[in-house]
Amino acid sequence: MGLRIYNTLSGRKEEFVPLREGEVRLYVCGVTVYNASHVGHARALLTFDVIYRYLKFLGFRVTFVRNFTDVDDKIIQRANQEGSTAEAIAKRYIAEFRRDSDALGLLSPTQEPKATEHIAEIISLIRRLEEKGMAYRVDGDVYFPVQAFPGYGKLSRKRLKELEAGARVEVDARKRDPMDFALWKESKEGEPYWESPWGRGRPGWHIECSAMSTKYLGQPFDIHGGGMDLIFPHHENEIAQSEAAFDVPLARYWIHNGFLNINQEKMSKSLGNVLGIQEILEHREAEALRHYFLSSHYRSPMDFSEEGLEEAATGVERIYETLERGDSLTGLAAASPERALIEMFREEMDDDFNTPRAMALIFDKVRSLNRLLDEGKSDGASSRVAALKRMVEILGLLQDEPQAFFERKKRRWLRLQGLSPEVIEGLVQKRDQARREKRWQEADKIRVQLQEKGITLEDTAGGTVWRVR
RNA sequence: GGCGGCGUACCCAAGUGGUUAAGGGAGAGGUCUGCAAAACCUCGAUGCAGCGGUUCGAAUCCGCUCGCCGCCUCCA
Repeated sequence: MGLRIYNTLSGRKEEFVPLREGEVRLYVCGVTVYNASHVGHARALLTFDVIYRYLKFLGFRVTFVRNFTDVDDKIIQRANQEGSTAEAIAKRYIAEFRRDSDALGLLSPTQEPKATEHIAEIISLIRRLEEKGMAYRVDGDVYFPVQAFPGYGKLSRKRLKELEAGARVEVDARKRDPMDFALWKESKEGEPYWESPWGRGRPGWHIECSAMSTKYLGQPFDIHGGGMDLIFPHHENEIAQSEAAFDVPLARYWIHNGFLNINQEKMSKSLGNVLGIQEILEHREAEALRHYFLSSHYRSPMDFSEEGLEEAATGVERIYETLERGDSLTGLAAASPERALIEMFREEMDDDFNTPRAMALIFDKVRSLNRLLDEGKSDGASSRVAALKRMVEILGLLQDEPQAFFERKKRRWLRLQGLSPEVIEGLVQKRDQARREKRWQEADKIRVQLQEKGITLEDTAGGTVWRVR
């Protein structure tokens, strides 16, 4: 059985069949660049990074598009606060985003289009809607009439009447229906604008994704993704616009990742618990964060905690230590991965990207490989090491060779503690000397001293190695 | 009010009808070690919020109860 994906549109797991054989077209809603990215973004980003990697592993030629929303109310507001321009704000946070995604070890999408670079496409899409009677003007604004689109609510399973009953937003009397949303907004004094058939203005939030996904992927395309919160209204509105314009479905499968809370609370500015990606990566390996997210299913809501992240870090190190042992015993000679193991991995991942099960399998194999290595049976080990590496790699957890991973970790720890490797090495040698002379008390004293600095010693057959815990 | 989700061992977390309920972390005991560390071995829920029901058989399906949460408004 092949890949099965939970489709928000149907509410069920469905067999994945690409629209064009051997090819997958994937669109994921990116970020609005008005602020630094936080852990919640990281979860969404990592979810789709793993999906992207896995689809590629399956042999699909994947076109992955993830946009930047670089013009909207929040960006403009921020610019006004800082006496800057929307353009400058967007530019700054796009640069920060790129730094974060590199630090997280994300693969680059095929395309990263920006809304402001697709104004022509947006305008022509709105005109098309106008021609079909699926847009109406109110002064300099253009709205989409939701009542005119029969399928409105099909993604979020909402009925218009119920939405309106629950609507607590102020009703704009100029709109035909309170749920109608802006395709184009007239710009006010001091706001960025583009010339258009409706005067000077800027695009509404939803239309950019419709315009850009169609441009780069066509319509329909295979998979549209994003955070759970985007189901309504963003994705619902995208569907309405795009399908009203072209009379074919927008996307075949809709994938949404679950939300992340922090210490049981929703992340929000007012609670002051917004945790930036950079804050975490300052003291943790990106692989730890990735493993943390991978240890629960992408659709489950998750609660972020420092303890949880620490546990995940421990797990990642366990994997890397095993791989390091594997390398040293079998050499780096590339054996072909043991097929049966890859098959097992594939079965787990094929079930709606079940990464918790995939991780369970990996830990199972880590244990059995360690046993094999303990017994000194290196003959059958190399293909297992290779398989383990492959699995970990597909999940994006193996970003470096194991040795490089530990070096990176050591360097950062020493920097944060203000220690130099020379001092550590000196103490290790001093202890070795004491050990050779069987002055155990002195040796143990040094070890305790190092332990207090967060450094653990391992006396192995090949000499003493030190690790950062 | 409408729609949806969740409650599995000390903690995290898979599993949605059928062998002994994955895996990780923490913990306990052991092997190894001068002692450690790492690794390995062993142990750990007779039970899956509670109560009923369906079934030859349920954590898994149905009903009720309790508790928690999300969305319906910008939000990954």
